[in-house]
Amino acid sequence: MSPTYSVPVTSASDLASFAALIADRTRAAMCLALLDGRAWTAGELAAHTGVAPSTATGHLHRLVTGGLLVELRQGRHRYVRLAGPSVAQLIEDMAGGIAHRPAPARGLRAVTASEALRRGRTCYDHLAGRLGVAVTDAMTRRGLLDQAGGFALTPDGRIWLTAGLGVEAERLRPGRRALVRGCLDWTERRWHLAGVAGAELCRTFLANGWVARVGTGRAVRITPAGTTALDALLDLTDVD
Amino acid sequence: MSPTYSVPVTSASDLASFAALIADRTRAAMCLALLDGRAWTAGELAAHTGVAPSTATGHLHRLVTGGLLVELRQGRHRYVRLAGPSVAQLIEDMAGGIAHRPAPARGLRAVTASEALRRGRTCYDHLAGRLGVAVTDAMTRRGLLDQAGGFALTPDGRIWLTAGLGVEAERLRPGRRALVRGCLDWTERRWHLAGVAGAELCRTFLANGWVARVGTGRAVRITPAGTTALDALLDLTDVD
DNA sequence: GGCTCATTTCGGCCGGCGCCGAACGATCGT
DNA sequence: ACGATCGTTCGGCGCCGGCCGAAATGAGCC
Repeated sequence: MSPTYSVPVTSASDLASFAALIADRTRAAMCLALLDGRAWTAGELAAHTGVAPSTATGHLHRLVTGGLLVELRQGRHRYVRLAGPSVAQLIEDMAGGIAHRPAPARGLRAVTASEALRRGRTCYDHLAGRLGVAVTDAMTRRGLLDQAGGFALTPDGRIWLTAGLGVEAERLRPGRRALVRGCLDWTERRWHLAGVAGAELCRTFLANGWVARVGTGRAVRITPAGTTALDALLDLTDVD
Repeated sequence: MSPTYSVPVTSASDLASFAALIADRTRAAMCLALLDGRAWTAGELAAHTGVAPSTATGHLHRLVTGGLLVELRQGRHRYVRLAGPSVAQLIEDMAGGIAHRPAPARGLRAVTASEALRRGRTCYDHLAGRLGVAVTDAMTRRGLLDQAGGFALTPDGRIWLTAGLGVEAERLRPGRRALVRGCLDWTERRWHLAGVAGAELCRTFLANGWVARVGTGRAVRITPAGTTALDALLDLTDVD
């Protein structure tokens, strides 16, 4: 069967040594920082976690060897990023707690869009925060997404993504990664769209200039162009 | 929002200390053993993991305090089991490696049912092994399950579960737990049905005497009654 | 070449924790 | 009431591994 698993865990000791990668405060902080989906240098991570550069080196070595991170050397810098969406997903699952799929669409009562969109950010490669939740909810209201019993893309949703948003149909074929997947944002305590569709949506929003990154972190803000686009595509009015 | 998360993790040290619960060979072995969904006594787990009873006591205390396990004291016995399906799911995710949703239904080519059903077992609260995979595949072939881009129950599938199998419709309402969910069995390297529907299906099969537990472990075998039932319900013929 | 800066390697320190055995407590069966 | 069984508490041992600082490496930049 396909390639080989990045982290093929079967025995108890394999499972233990895998968990041990996260079971350190400093390494956990590194993983959480890397959830922004971008590549950090070793020095940045050392400063961010408050340890000496030499200590960070050791941690990064373990994380790369363990398959959680991949590295990219450029000149005198060593960039690391999460090895892939599935790693990000797993860390999210662990960080978000044990609760999978809580009360899904219940109480989906519309918060006003202006309030809902005020704080947005990216979560690995998809939209999160109030923005992510608002978009997810709007898609559900429009019948593009089905939240009853796990996330699923409706036929209308597929059309909306391709014809409406311009996502290539090829990218929405089933593959290693789930087409749609819920991701629990633990600041909002609400589900938002992840998976391939979530990533494509985020990519498109950024590419079209509908949302723009704020500063160097994970935060994003909605642009004027984004306001009109969201209105046209999702009836999300009264946007901040 | 609802109760409170069993393991509300937000900071790096919370994440680390949570992962540390699994990051020990003995505790990992305990969790894997408990994946059968049943309650074990402290002594059984001590013997199974090969440590002294006193050592097992310490580990179990940590796992219970950490929210991974719940305990049930009966007389001089202390039974522990996984705290819930979401805990089981998370351990599965970690144990199965990082790869979520690999090539889903691809190569769903029918292995003969007799071969497919030879080795069955339960995985927490649903069917796994060749039996679980065979049932999942058969359901997919019949259009009861949609494996394109994540698992989803089709309208036909819902009817099949309720009218055909006698599962109460009430139980299939969206709740905290996903209605359907794929679970990767790492011996078969194939996806099989988990989530509420998977648990209900397994429960019904056991209740109807279609499968029976073998010995004291996770293994199950199909009964003669099960053979006819699977033929009638899923066209799964040539059963072992 | 010489300087700077990001990163790495090496030693050594120290705390945490997994392990056991022995003694104690609690419960069941007779 | 009595031994047998299951579980827990307590001390003590030993090792793994995270931390740092100092020195070494290697890539850019004059």
